[in-house]
Amino acid sequence: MVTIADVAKHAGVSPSTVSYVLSGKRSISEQTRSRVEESISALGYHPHAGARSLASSRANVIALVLPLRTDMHVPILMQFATSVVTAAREHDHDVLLLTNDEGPDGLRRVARSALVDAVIVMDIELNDSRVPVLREVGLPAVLIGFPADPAGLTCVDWDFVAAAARCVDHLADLGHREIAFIGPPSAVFARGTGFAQRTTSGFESAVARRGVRATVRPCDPSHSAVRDTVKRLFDDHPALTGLIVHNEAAVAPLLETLRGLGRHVPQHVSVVAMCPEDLAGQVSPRLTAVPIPAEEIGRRAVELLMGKLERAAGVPPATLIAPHLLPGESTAAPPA
Amino acid sequence: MVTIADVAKHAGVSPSTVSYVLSGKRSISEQTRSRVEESISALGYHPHAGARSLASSRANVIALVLPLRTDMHVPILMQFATSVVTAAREHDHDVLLLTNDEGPDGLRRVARSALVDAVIVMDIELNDSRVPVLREVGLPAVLIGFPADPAGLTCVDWDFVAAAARCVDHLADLGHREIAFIGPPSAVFARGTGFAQRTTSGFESAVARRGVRATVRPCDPSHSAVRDTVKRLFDDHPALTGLIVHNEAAVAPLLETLRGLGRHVPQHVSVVAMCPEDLAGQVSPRLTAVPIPAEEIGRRAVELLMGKLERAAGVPPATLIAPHLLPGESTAAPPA
DNA sequence: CAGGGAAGTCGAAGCGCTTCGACTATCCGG
DNA sequence: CCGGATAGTCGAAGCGCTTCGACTTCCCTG
Repeated sequence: MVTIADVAKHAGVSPSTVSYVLSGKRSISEQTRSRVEESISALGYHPHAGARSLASSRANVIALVLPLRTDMHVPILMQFATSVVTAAREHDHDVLLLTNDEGPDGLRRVARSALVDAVIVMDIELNDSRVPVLREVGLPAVLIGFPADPAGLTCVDWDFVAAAARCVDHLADLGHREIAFIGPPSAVFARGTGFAQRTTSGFESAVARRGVRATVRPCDPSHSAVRDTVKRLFDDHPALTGLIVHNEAAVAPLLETLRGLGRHVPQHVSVVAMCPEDLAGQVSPRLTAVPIPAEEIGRRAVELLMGKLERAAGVPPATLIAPHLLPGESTAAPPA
Repeated sequence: MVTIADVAKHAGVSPSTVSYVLSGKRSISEQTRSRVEESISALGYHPHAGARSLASSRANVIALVLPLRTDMHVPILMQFATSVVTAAREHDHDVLLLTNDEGPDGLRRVARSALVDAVIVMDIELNDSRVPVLREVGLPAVLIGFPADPAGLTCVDWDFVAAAARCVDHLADLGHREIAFIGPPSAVFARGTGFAQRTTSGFESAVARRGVRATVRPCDPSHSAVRDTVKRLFDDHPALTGLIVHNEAAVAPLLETLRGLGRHVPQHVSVVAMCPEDLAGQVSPRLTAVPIPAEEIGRRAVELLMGKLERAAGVPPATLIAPHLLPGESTAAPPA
């Protein structure tokens, strides 16, 4: 193994000088710096992570806690994870993967053993058991999602309220007067996931503001459940012309059902989806969507975390990522 | 921070004794052991990971390299990842997540910096650029998938040859005489992914063995591509009664297309899927499937890796996970 | 031209742990 | 009753790195 002492010898300087070249914490003459850098690449030197962590009490590793049992759409989870890894690497950090089956103890363990410097916790529930642990161990953390009491925590999430409102506005602007919201399964609401409730409330205040008649329906993603929900919706509300769907798995069955019912999109009924951009593009017709910016949320979470690690102060406690509408071919003015 | 010295003082022993209690590398009297263990939990002691790694040159961390740009089905990837994390934790190891955008250099970095002890590399291509790096740094590794030259490496994968054959046998046993194989997009073949070719060859030797007429078609997962492929298939082969699909994303469009064509499953045509178990169960009718055992592959990969870390020898170079057939409602005898 | 600060470098002291050799006590067979 | 295992414990030497204080130049300012 190549050590810092080997590099120092090779470059004719002391080990501490090599360390300062690497960290930039003291000024180094241009001449020395380049000599050291040459030695480093000549010898293929990589600092020993453990030694570094021991001496500096900084591991340069962050933990990412993924939900295991999840009602979340898996590809979104994956997008989060990869964007977190990519962003972390840009800040010279690595990512340790933690799942929830170790429970809150996993957090305690990695924090106390100094395996990681900080943590990103995904899929925060309103009453999340991991939050007290976070406060207890004092580990710098960024939460994706908001718990019931976010005091003292740093949270980031998509602005679900604004996203739902954006969907309503789009349909109302086109002239729709009666619309419906097809949401996640009722289990998601029951579990106390904040985003589902925020989406619903965003939807409801927007329809009130726009004076549009509206219905909200939770929906299981199975083909038959979607078919039942949609049929019932049209039976109860014959004047319905606009649908907002916030349930990735229900998107394809929904379109198929509408096709089966002979209701053409967008001629008879308009559909707006809150779903990943690629899903919206894959189906036919291409959906008008307010896409969930998983990549941006992951990146922002990392940046907030790096801010906490470096400056400790001045990091905003709440960050809401603004939604935007991606026009597709699934929305149009309602039939006259 | 609580150190081993604190624990030692609290228990009235030397630090080395505490270390031996923890590692079990020397015998300790029952009395001393329990006193030390009490002190550990009383103080909430967790060994410092960096110090441990420095002193023992074992980080107790393994790296998991996920494909970034991937034609793989994302939920499967996720199942792999979580099963790797779970299995690793059972062996007292953590998992560092690496994506491919850092390229082979990422492997070199984590190996040389002793950040990880070993690595699991997923989605191995026939001519994978990461394989030479693995050989170069001498990092214990388990590959999921097989490169063209697996000499000296430890690989594990599903037995795609047997899986395809199992599908053929099932249809042939039911009496089907003309079947077709709907595979991944041709891009996957072009990329040199071993599993696609092994599946095809498993299919072809099985149909030869069973004397069944057969066609192989790669297929993009888009709705229209599936429709075109299926239509063409039936035009060219009017006697076709059995379909094997090895393309997760194409499953739903395929069923919808068949429904659209008025070909009932399984009365007119039988369908067998090589796909995750949950996907097979979600669609209607429930598919007869040869499910990809992602969880088992991940677990086996970890176990092989632990074997290499502990014993260094006696680890089998190639492990093939046997397929099994999961009966559903999508297969039956062909129409008379 | 003296004095002070900045720039550049070094030596040494740890960071918290593992592990090796050494030491004592105990027990066994001849 | 003695020599030699065996069990149980300790002290000390690092593992490779960062960082602090100290030292030497050199340059600028009054």
